[in-house]
Amino acid sequence: MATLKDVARKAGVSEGTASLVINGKAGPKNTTREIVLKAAKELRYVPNSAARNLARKESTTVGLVVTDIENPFFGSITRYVNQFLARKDQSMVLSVSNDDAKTEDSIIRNFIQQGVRGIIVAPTQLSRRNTAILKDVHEHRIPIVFISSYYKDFSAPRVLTDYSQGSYDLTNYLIDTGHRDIRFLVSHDLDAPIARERIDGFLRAYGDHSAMPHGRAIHRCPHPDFESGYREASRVIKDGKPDAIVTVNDVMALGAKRAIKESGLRVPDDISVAGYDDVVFASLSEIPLTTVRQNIPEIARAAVDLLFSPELQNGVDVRIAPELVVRKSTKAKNTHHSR
Amino acid sequence: MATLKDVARKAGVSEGTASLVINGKAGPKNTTREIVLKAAKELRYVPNSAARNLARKESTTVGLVVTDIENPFFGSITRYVNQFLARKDQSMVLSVSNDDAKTEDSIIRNFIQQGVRGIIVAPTQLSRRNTAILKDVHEHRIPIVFISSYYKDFSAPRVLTDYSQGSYDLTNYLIDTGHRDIRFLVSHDLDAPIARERIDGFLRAYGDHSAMPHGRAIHRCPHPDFESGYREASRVIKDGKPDAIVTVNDVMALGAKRAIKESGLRVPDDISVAGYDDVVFASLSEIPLTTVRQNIPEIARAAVDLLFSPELQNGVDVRIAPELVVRKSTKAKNTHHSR
DNA sequence: CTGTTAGCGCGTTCAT
DNA sequence: ATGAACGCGCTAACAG
Repeated sequence: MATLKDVARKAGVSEGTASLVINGKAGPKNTTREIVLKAAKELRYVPNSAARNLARKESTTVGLVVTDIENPFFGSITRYVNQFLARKDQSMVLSVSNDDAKTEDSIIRNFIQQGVRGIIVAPTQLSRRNTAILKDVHEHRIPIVFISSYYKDFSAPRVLTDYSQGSYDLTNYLIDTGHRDIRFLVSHDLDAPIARERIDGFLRAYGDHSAMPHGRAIHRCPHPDFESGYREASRVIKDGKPDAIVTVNDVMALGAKRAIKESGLRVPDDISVAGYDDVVFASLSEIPLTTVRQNIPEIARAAVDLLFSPELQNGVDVRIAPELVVRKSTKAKNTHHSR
Repeated sequence: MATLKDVARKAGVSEGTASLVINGKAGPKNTTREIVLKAAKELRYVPNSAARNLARKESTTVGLVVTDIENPFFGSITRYVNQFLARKDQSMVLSVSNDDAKTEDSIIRNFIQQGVRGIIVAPTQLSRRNTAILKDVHEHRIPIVFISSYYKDFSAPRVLTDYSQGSYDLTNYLIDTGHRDIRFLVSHDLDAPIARERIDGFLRAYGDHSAMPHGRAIHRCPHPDFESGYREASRVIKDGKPDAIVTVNDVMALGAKRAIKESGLRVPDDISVAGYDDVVFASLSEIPLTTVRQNIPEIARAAVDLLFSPELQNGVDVRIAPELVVRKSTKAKNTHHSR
């Protein structure tokens, strides 16, 4: 572990000039520049970033928090955030919160202690929570941006898919293809963006068709996961046969598919199913899933850009357009449906 | 951004004692301890870890490299590595290599420059490669451990599933249930652990049954992904109808399932299919996949333990037991099979 | 028990 | 164009 001093000594120059050439700054003439570089290479010199950060009073790592890294959606988010960060010579420290607010708190606390240059957080599926730690982040002047969701009682830049639009497009398509009784399986907290905005789009589509959704079209699930999708769909089916079941994400949709199949009904012939996200395995299953694709690379790019944007406003709300992806899990229904 | 000096001044003590109480070290008596803690809280003091690392000459972050974070297998690895690292108060910087050796090199280079305390790498699917960067890691005295695979020409501790055993168990089960012509779809580099060890188990099972595999039972695929699984399986089917197709991971198995279905044959009635890993969606699809589960939490735990083990030997090769998971994609076959 | 001092490795003024 | 000196925030060794 050679130090800058070693390099300087070996090159026969002072630490100061050695520092200049190592950082490629103007000043030293080419001849000495070569000498220093040669010495550095021979000594296998690698700058100590702790010392560098301390002296420069800046850091080159940003923190990313996600709720569930085993979900390919967040895997994809992570991949692209990492990629765009790398282009700015920034490292990425990752921590997973398991969708728990307390854990999220302590992760963020660690981030600010580590002196990260910025924080990107995909928050828990709650609409609001204790924001003390987030205020700490502000006080420490460290930029933060939310992706995929946000807290209603804390103002910070965020980049999300236009969830409402996505649900609108999907619902529109379903109504146009003869579906009338469409059930929507959402998360528990109806005020969380993952639910609220999607429900808005859902209802808007019905409104535009001068139609009314089923009286109990919105079904809340304890968690937005496979198990919940399976259970709630089972319950729905037991009480009747809707034209379609749509969910707030793809894994829930897979759960619904399973429930329908086990009940003896078929997808899409008896009941159409659609999800949200377009995670990899959505297209891989035997009955490829109709879904709403989120443009993850764009989301990641916008988030990183926002983090490094100096005129980063508190109220920025970037929306990325979704894309309806029609596959095999939905199918046109006759209009004379059962009621 | 209050500093230790500020806290000391406000508490009316020296920097030295302030440091002691902040770090919970013995010395200061309880009364002064409280005073300092109170001052720290009021100033919202947060230690600067760059300065701390510099002074202590140590770091509290370890680097993790994976090839593909969108694959739930690595998502799971990441989750548990992060979890076990957190218990040791270590942060995790993550980078994804996209299964490219050059990228992997530069990631590791960044890690050593960052002064990480250790490195865990899930390497590319190659059996060997230029190991210069890995030697640099050794020279910098930073511990490194490989998971899920390794390079044959570089000696370092590693923790892997007992791949051979897993394939052996699976093949055994298939032969016992009447399968004779089993095809094995593997990666391109037959010497890579992902292929070599699994093939060994495959052949060993045949040997123990005094049986012979099909003359061209081993099929190499350009990449171990869905597309390759699909294509190679299609080719296999066109040349005849084997009893089963097994692959080195689950996504390839899904590709094979798709190919079989498109050819008009049925899984498992006509051809059994089995994968490896037991990623989440393996059990979620309409025909739940028979597979070999890797004990990921154990792998992660062993890897970080190894990283922090002082007597970490160069040749350590930790093997975690796999578990055969029989589901619906395999089914007993009649022994009078077609040839 | 507590204060003082000397670095950790590097960036950055200032002179020269 | 280059060198000397100081400081970043904190820890550690030594006095007292």
